[in-house]
Amino acid sequence: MIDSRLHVLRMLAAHGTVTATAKALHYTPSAVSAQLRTLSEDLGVVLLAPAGRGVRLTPAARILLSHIDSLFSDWEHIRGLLAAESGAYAGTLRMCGFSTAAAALLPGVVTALNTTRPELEVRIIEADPADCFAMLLADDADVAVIVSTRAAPSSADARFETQFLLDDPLELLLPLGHKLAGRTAVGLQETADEPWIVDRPGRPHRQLVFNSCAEAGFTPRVAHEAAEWDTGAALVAAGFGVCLVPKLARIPSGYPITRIPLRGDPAPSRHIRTVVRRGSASQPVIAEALEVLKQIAAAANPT
Amino acid sequence: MIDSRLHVLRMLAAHGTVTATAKALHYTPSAVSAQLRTLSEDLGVVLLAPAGRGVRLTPAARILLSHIDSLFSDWEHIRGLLAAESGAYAGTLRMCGFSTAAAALLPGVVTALNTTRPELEVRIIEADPADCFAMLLADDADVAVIVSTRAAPSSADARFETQFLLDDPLELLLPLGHKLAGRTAVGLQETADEPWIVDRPGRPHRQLVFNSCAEAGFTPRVAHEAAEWDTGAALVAAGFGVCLVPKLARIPSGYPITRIPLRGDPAPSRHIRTVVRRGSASQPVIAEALEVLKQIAAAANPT
DNA sequence: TCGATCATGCACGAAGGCTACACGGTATCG
DNA sequence: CGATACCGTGTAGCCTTCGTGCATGATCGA
Repeated sequence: MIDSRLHVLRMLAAHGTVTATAKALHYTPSAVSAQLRTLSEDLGVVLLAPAGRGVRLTPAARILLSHIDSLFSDWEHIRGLLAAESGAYAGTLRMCGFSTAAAALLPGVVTALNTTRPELEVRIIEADPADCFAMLLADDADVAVIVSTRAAPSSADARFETQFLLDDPLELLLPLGHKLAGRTAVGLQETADEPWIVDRPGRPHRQLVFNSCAEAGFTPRVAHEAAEWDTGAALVAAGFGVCLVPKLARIPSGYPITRIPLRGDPAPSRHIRTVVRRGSASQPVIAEALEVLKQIAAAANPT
Repeated sequence: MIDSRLHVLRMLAAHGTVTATAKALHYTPSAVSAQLRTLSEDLGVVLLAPAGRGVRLTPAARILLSHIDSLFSDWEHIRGLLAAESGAYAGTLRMCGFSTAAAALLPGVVTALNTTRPELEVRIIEADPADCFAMLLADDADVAVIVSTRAAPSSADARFETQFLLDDPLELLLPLGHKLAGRTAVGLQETADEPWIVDRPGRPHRQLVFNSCAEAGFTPRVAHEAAEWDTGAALVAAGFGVCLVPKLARIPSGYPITRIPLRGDPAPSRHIRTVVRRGSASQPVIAEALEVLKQIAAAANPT
């Protein structure tokens, strides 16, 4: 209901280039370019300036952007009030989350909502946290479950509303014959000399492991890089090193490995949060999904 | 930039019928009907219900209406910030006001702005207060000068922003030979037995005269009805009665009549106010017009 | 220097929106 | 109680709008 061209501008600010914005919105670059041009003309303000082979937002565009977020969130809120009044529980709810969430938390929400709200169609979309934010903005998803990181624009962003869901403690993955394999709990600093298997550079889980180790007073020596828990488990089983896996993550059985909880106060863990578009929590469907999600998180709480 | 269908709904709430809304928006009833239908479908909410040969707003529509005013005013505000940043003093400014204002106040604004802002085109539109509000809503005007009455939706309306401009004291119009004609000031109650010439029923000035007389403790005996000051002056000159004219109003010369100020604390007067769309005062053009208007009002202040 | 990437303009086709007209229903007046 | 005027809403047709596909100019990296 808010002029879609304002939304396009917002997406441009988030993605940087016209082409990336077009891809996120399922448009062609021509369409995005044309929309921004007409918007600029209608407003009588120059919004874009060429910068290299891309574009740069003008100060006027920054001013505009700094104010329209509240416009969008207000509208989401109004929509929610309307939906609440008319008791509309029909339609489609789209939930996106990173792999573990999509596997461990979201299915429970789907089954729960399927029984209480049979007319509601609930979809799960597995996506990395960064993609989750983009999907929320693009209205390709309504609820996101993400791992809280410094990179994520989670707190105090006028576009999103985020809520703590649960702490997923990290556990040490060891080969069965390892000297620490028999312990009931391990301090992370005891592994300072181990070779490590971590995620690829730039990926969130690698950040998390490095941060945890830094807090324990050492920098992990990277031996191998694995993107999937399965790969990491195989490398650990082969004796190539150790790695950290969240308790919620399921590891394939059959490997000669063991999972040892970590000591610490607070124990190293990843913080899982829910994210929705600001204002959209007033939609009954979304509110109920968040509620169910909290219950499931509490039930499955591994701490 | 806000979905025009929301504006259509707002106009429907203001005008009551689809046909009147269409006329105000320069549309056909079919267009208005179709817009409201698609809006209702997009929102998944029933907005209208047949009522007699017209329509009635549903509670959901009321809820919607109670919230979108702030949406529109926020957008007006943002537009103003943008215009202020880009220093855009080009374009067209449309000012509407009732007859006296259009004749006594607005021309000064036009000449003043023409010199300070040569690129700005300023238009004057004479319209009754009720039409002024409709024109503001329909974006047929940017600034309105109205007489404050009880009927006008002036104060605390989320759609408008209003500001006191000046008090225009009422004066008694008498034929030259009248017993009160020599006085320098008259109390309104001294005219309780006179035959009166007033505006037609329902018109704002009639309300004003009746209210002033009521405050003075009597109800005027209506002898004749005149819509224009000129007509009233002619009837007074003919000895058919007395009438009240605001000091700002110009009366054609040549009539054997005299104008006597009224005593009283506060002296009977009409309250002239400026009205703009809420949030639009942040547009530099409109802000400057209001400022100039205030100066002109102070200079021409008849009190 | 060559290739890749980015933004933008233009012609074309599709979709949405408004108008004009007709129709069914309802209040008002004689 | 009947005629009339008015209101809202459908439908056909037209026009504007908008997105696509392709081509062009410009810029950065190798």
